[in-house]
Amino acid sequence: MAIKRFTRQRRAVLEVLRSTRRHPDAAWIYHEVKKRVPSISLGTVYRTLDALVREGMVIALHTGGPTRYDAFTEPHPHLVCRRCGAVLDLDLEVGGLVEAARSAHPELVVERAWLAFEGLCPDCARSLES
Amino acid sequence: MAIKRFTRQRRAVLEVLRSTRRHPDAAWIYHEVKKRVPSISLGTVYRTLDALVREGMVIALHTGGPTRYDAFTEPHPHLVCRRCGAVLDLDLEVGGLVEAARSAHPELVVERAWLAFEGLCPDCARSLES
DNA sequence: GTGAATGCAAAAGCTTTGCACTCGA
DNA sequence: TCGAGTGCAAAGCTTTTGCATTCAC
Repeated sequence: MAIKRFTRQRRAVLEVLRSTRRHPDAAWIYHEVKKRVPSISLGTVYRTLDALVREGMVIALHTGGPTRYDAFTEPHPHLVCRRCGAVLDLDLEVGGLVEAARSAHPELVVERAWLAFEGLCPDCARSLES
Repeated sequence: MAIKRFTRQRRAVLEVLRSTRRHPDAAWIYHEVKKRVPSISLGTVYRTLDALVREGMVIALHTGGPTRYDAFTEPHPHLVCRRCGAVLDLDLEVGGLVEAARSAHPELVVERAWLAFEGLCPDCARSLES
């Protein structure tokens, strides 16, 4: 269903998500939102995230562990650290991917591209260097 | 740990995975492998897939649902159908992504690129066309 | 023979869901 | 008012794990 009411809970989830660039999962969001709306339940956090994703106000990232959420919806690549699991935004222009896929595969409907890199974040790169 | 013994179970998992291009999940692989090795358990399938991924003989795809596996390990883009969940290989050359990410972010260790598209597979595109 | 790998089953996440209650429009 | 949204708790699903047993080397 589409969002009909902007409740305290939903506003708080969206604000928490917009206030961070760490691509948190539902548990972290729950923990943060509870500071502002102590009565909120984890189920509501999940239902809210679901609704926000369906509305296109938030994107969901599937990296292997729990689903992570991002209120920054412009397509942009990520780096997933294979050591600590951190997700970082990359400053990298990669246009034309959807168009390229469309012309290579006219039989498909291509709507969106997801580009992620696997590697090490600066902290883990530092602590692993020999 | 590295793989030390190539048991019937592991051989069967690898062969099943190499025989299909459907990017199956652990449950499907279990079901197929059980036809050849009826005693196999789901836990062994998971442990085997884990080991094969660590060995680099198989890749794991995180698409939102259960993890899917692919014995075709050359980097190649996928299309994930948002309607039926199918995962298709795309015939699309996308080189230089890792290099581009490295030069944009020298502070990171970039090891691998994952490119996926979201959209509709041919069947779903057909059945949804107006 | 020996310990890596297995089978079984229990447990551990993460996420969804049913239901009665609440409250925003 | 009144039904969309919530809180709670139970359930669902995928995946992991402990332990005794088996079997590949």
